[in-house]
Amino acid sequence: MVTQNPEFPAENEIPEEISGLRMTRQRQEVYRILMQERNHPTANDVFMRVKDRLPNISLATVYNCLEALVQHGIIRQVNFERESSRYCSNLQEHGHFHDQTTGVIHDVGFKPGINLADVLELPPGALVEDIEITLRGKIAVS
Amino acid sequence: MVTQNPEFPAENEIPEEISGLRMTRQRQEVYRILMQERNHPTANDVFMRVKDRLPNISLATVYNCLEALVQHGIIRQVNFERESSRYCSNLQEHGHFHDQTTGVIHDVGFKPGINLADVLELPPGALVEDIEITLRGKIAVS
DNA sequence: AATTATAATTAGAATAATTCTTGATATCGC
DNA sequence: GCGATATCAAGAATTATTCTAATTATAATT
Repeated sequence: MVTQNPEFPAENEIPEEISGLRMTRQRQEVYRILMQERNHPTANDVFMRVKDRLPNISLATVYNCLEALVQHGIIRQVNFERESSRYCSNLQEHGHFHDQTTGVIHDVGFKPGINLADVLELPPGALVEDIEITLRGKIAVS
Repeated sequence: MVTQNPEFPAENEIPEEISGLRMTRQRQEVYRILMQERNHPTANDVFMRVKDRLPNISLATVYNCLEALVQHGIIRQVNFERESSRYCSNLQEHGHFHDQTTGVIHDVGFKPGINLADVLELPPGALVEDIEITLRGKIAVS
């Protein structure tokens, strides 16, 4: 019996369908890569990585897969300035800290019990459906 | 004596130089438009608007001016998803609420006394230099 | 005030990320 | 298995933005 790392699901652990989206081979592989690569890869990063397993896949298909996964709430699309979009399988509500010296992107969670309306002067009647928090800066060497 | 609306500075009120940036005619006009149009125009919006006063200006120059103004901290560049960048003369620290029904972008200030570190689980040693908060949603009709 | 140096502007070409189009394949429901 | 529908692949098209090279304007120096 082989022990499996739950972070990296094997082929057969990715279901045929997720929240109404047919999980084709291409979508499975794209999704798998996002589960493994937690460093917010771009569409092109995913493309290069997925070619190992699906040598005939096209970049357009990677874009299609990513879009389908985003649309079905299976992954998140993250934008930093005008750079290429990045993709993220962490569905917890979180922001991103972009370390400008290393280029590394860290996920940043909310402290428990925080309510946006306590922090921001929202326009009256605002119903927030989606939040995007991006921080840029450096990490002090200890 | 003519009374002036302080929100809309007249030509002679825009100085020759702002924080080390030579305020050329083109930069002045671009800046003036951003002071007037508080609805976060794109580079192209600014371009079309500025042509009234400077018919020979080119889009490249508008981009150059906007970049120079951003670099000198005179205006802010704001990105929504992968849409065209928008520009903003509100230098107060603030986020944006994007009303998805009307398309209107509302500035969203922080409530007084709020400290980011109280709200987010920042990585240890993080020195935040810049914050970007974007909210998307609807405004309930009262 | 003329001369040189530096910076800004212009027009259009180039770039890069993404989307679109079209035809080919695969999959689903019957 | 067969038609309907969805997905995929390849490359063309699009769009925002940047770059290039030539021109013009401004500043600094004589």
